[in-house]
Amino acid sequence: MKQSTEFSTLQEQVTATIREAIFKQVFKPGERLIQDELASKLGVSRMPIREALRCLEREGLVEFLPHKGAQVIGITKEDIEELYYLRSLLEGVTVQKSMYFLTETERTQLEKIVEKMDMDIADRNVDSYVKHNQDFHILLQHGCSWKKVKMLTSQFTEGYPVYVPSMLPKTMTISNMEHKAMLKALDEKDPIKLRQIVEHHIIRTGNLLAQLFE
Amino acid sequence: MKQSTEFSTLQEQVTATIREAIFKQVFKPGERLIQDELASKLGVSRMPIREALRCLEREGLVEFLPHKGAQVIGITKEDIEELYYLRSLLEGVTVQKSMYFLTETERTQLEKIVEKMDMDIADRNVDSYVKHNQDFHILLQHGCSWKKVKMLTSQFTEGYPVYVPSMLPKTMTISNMEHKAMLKALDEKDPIKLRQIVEHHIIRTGNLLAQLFE
DNA sequence: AGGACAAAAATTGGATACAATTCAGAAAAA
DNA sequence: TTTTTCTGAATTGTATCCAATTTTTGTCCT
Repeated sequence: MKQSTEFSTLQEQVTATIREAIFKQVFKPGERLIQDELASKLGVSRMPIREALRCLEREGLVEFLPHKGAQVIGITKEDIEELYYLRSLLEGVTVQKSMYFLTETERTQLEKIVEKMDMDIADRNVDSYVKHNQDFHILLQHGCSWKKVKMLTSQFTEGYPVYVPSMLPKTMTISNMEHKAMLKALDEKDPIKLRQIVEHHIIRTGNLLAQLFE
Repeated sequence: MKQSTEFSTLQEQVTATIREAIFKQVFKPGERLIQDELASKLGVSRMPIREALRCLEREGLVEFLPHKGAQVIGITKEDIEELYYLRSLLEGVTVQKSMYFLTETERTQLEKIVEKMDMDIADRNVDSYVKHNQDFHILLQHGCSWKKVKMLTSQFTEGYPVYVPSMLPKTMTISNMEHKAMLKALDEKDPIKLRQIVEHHIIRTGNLLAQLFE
């Protein structure tokens, strides 16, 4: 496996590689991941493979069975519903706690991102929109000092294919309207309202994804 | 390291051992966990140690820094507050989803556990109470088909010292009264009410623990 | 045929030894 | 005193081996 400057340890590269393979259905749900196979296929030894599988287990992408090794988890419609419901709960409380500690700089930056997303919609640039959308959500949570909940949220967003081909132009418009509603709640210094909008925003996205899932 | 029938792999034993050592402050917050040291101390090789540390990382007890290894995470008062708030959210939604799928057998079993806890209170048997309390909470969640949220909840309860010397007799009495209120909500088939009671129950416990924490 | 059961192969869990890499601090040079 | 270099400790990764367990295969019996 070639060295890259992006990851500081081989294990991280291996993790990223296997994760992508799972997303791209190279490894199908239920399939067993044989350590020796992966090791020789990626040209590394079994040690980084095993650590990588442990990391993927934490992300919920694989499952370890004692003496049987790692298996790819299948994602069902119910999993999507659960995932987005949990994300709405977690991200909701995060932004509520974050609000009061957001600086004025961050406020104006959030507005800029929303404007950029409006441009992305006009340009039909889905990739750029998704990227800006992530930036927006992360920045909105920046004021929250709780670490565990932020870690969980980021795991949920990283650990699953956010970039499914679902972000249609119409969806993006509604989505960005909700982003603007969040900024309004921020102006009004109403953390409960902010939380509710965020919760609804995420659940709505989840339902959309779940619908698409069959 | 002696073999035990409780764990099917050595890695699980090692995980449990290190976890307990962290709880008992044998390894203090911020302390680096040197793999070779642990390996020779426990009489095992590095491989199960590293996997164990990955598991503990997932539980939030240690932190990995690239090329620096694992460090014990320090637990602050704010961490306790966060932990129990999140647990209340997660366990709340779990029991709400669980309720309708609980069998009559499980209902009566829950009642029995509550009775046992009443006896534990009378006997001043804290250890037995804590055990029964865990059983109660797990059983109450049994009907929920969502897996991830249950995994998270169990991680939160396992990953932190539930058995701190805080379960005083008076606390236990209040706690078990709330358990009875949960059964009542179950009788009334009111999932929202059940959820609220559970949420309040956990947050109250968390506040108690947080108070004790300095 | 078709199922139960035992042998064989594959795979994981784990041990050991060794090489490579990184990081931090001490020592040496400017 | 400041900068550079060296060095040692620790992590990270490789290669190889072994035991225990699971899965597969193949055979035997009804």
